[in-house]
Amino acid sequence: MANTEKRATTMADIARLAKVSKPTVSRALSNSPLVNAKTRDRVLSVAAEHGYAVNRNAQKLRHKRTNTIAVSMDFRSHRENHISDPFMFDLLAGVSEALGDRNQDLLLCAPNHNDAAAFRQILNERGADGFIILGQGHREAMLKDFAATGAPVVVWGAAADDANYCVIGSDNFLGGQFAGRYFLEQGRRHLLFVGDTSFREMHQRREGMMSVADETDEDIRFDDIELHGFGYDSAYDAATRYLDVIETRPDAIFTWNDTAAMAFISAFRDAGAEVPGDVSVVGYNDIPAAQYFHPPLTTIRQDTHQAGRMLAAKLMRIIDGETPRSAQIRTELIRRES
Amino acid sequence: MANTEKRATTMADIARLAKVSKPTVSRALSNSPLVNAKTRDRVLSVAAEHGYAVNRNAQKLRHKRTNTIAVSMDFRSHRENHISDPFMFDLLAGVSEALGDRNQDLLLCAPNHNDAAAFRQILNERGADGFIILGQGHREAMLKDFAATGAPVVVWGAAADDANYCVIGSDNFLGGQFAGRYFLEQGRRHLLFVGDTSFREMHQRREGMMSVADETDEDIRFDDIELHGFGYDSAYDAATRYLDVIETRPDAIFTWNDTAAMAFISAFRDAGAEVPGDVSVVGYNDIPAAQYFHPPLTTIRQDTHQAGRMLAAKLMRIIDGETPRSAQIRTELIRRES
DNA sequence: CAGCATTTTGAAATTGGTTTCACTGAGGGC
DNA sequence: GCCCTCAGTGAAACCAATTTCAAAATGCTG
Repeated sequence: MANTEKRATTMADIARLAKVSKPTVSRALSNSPLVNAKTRDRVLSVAAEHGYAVNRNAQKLRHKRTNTIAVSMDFRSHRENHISDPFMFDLLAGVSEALGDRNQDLLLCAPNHNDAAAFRQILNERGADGFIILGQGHREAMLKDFAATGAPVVVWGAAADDANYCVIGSDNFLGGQFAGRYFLEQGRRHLLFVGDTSFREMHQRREGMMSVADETDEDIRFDDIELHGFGYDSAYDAATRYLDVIETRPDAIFTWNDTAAMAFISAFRDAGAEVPGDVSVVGYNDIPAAQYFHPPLTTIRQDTHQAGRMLAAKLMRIIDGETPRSAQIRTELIRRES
Repeated sequence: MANTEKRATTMADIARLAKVSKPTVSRALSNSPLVNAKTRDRVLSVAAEHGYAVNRNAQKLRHKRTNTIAVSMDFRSHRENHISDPFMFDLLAGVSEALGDRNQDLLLCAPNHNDAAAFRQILNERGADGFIILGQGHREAMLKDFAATGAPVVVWGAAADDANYCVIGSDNFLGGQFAGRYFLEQGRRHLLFVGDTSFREMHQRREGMMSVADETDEDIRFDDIELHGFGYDSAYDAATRYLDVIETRPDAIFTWNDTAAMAFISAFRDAGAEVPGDVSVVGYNDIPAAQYFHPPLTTIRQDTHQAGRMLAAKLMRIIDGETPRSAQIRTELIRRES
């Protein structure tokens, strides 16, 4: 009834109806002390009666703050690479919640081009206050350029020592240590890391695992598989190729994510190895499928709630002109049966 | 250099620098034929040189079209219910791609209140042209109210006969038929449906499965488990409680999603039943984990690309004043080993 | 009741674009 | 040389809010 699709009611309409001026309506709606309480109540009731809602575009235009945060997520590469790990989506959920709590709009972007100019343009055009980038990937140089333009940006990933932007990520080194100690505890001596260490996160995880060699007198052997490709199938293939080549099998495997862990368990089992009898396996992320895999997967869990909150909080501080430090979120070993 | 965070360059700046007026810049940027080619090129080069990007908020304010689509996704209930099925996220990816291709901004919303007024307010305030709602749930009445306000809206779910809004969904009935026929083909006679049929989608899936009884002369027995809760654990619990109570076990199980299928397989196996020897199981959605579960899961796949495109396309038509019909996307039986 | 401070209000300017409309000047026909 | 057309351009209005600033209304003091 109130708005018959004809034209949205504007502040001027409310002003006319409440027999006041536009500024008074504006002040009443924003609870300004400059307006008389009785006037404010009248205006508010008229506004409510007509189902009035401010036009945020006009508001954003006038204010310099837009209360909109752009979030970039590379759906396309997820699909093309058949990434089956839902961790990134959990992260998005965490960010969505955190931004919602802070009353920020979330503009979801899937950039077509991976250069700083394209990101800058999104920020300028869409009029977002800042950018949350989920997944650093191999884009460190680009992100450096982007941050150098003064864009408020926070990245999920792993921080380089010379990063000029704020990075939030898992404590990858500690995660690797958890895996390494878990193996040592069970008397394992031949540890295999599976992942693409050209990604900083993966590199840190491997370093963490290898660091536990210092904590024992035993001789520990370390192997690597440089995994390219992200899906279950490419991990399974890598595992079978590896099994064909090696002479002695590892007795412990730490993979960069849970999907790869499952693929390796399957491949090793198909090759006659028992898990966890012959070989122990630790994944990363604790995706839902991990707990009902056979055997239930031992893995490293990250707190995506905390991650979302931290990404949002740091970005807000950057927008306010501060320069918060990069940080890592809680990381935890989930002991199951692999 | 160009923008030193001092103040974004505006169209007026470009106009001054290119020694033309604002309208000419505006026309040059939108490739209007009303501007001389030489002038246009000059303006464009000046704009490029200064890294100018239009302020979309100002643009949206002036145009009545905002080129922004609000997408609602209930992350909160996903988390609270420990929903481990990534299908909804695939759907979001599909929608994101489709909207990106159409040059629409995607505003991701997680509404706190589930009433039509709250949705209407999001639309008015955020200045979105329309709403894509992922997951109808039990909100049919609310959505009816919302659509009745004239809001352009498209819903992922299952259409009621009297729905006044456009619904895109899986062909649930056909999916159910696929499952039913798969069971019959294998000589199964005692079919169990697992799902919460208070959701229209689930109800249709069960109806589809039961409809195949007409296609055979054999006597088919149908059972139901009214599953409440969405996660793996609640499905596993429901399965064990069911196994405790029944006297004869079903030889075929059709579950509303893959996660529940895996839970039922585990529970039945833990109770001594072989899959697929004693009991055949069909899931729904074909999540990535389905193919590397043991045994690999037979399931119903939906085309999320197509779903995203269709949601976007129908919404555009609604915004343009048409009233497209509800529709169902392709559905396919993926035969694996369960 | 004048004089002054304080509260409350509204006219007008502002935000960064787009659109309308009127104007200029070049080119063509007679 | 005159009139007409039309491509090209810019001044001003407009979109829906907020903010500035000045004025009006009110309250208070002496």
